[in-house]
Amino acid sequence: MNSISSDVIRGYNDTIILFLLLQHPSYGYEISKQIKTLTEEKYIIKETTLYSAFTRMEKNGYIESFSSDKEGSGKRRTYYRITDYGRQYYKDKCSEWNLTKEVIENFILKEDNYGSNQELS
Amino acid sequence: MNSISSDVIRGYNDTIILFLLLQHPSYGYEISKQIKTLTEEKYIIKETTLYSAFTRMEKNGYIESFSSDKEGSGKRRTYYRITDYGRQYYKDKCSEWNLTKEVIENFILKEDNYGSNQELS
DNA sequence: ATTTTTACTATGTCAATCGTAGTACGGCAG
DNA sequence: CTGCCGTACTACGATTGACATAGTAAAAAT
Repeated sequence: MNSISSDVIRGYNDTIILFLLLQHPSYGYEISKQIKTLTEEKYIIKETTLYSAFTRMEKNGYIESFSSDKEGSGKRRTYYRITDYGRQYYKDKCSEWNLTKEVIENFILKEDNYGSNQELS
Repeated sequence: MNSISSDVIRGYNDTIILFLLLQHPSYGYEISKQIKTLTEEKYIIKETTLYSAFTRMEKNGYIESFSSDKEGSGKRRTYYRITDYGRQYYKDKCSEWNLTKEVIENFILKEDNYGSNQELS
């Protein structure tokens, strides 16, 4: 178990993607690379997960898509930009994260504490 | 969105339950109450979630069940105790949690930072 | 005596992730 | 100029954990 199981991140992939779209509009491949580098390869999102997140979030109104039709460079891509509603959702998820962290940490022992169980009411 | 969405906790219900079984063997109703009080009602586990977690974890060998057949008090209950394998699993999940926390926090902005986006490589 | 709390079981649905596969274009090396 | 690697996706089905709903039944409280 050296890398992160996906069930853990489940429910936060959307937040991760939205965070990156908050900087500037982007597309699948770039987002995927950014997650990889930002987490120092600790988390590598699966392509299918990523693209289905895009679809879901567009349907929910968190993001909007547009096509790159610049004649200049490379392949045609589908870009996404975050909406105001998406920005709000992102903020809510951040608050939720702080609450969740608090809750879960009630049940996590640090290495040091293994064996010395604390009081329970 | 005043309480915790369950998708967040998904994958950590087992860990939460195992933490409580680490103290002493217990059963559904008690576990459920303890989660409620320990989190100050911020998280209330659904009964179906709890009992299906028991079933799954027993199948996986993290816990063992036994019946209360004391003549003394109350209704007959199904108790669960954590196994050595369960203890190991719990420890692994704690490490995983610390890693996950690290990863996710790369993508969470504090209230203060909204608007002032940081540099991305 | 009846309601509430305790202590579950059964069944089926839903949603997010993931495995596998396949398509197709662009750029570069040989 | 050709084949291969990297880019940029789409399609489809399986799996899993959480949850809604419903029901059972004994014990404790009123």
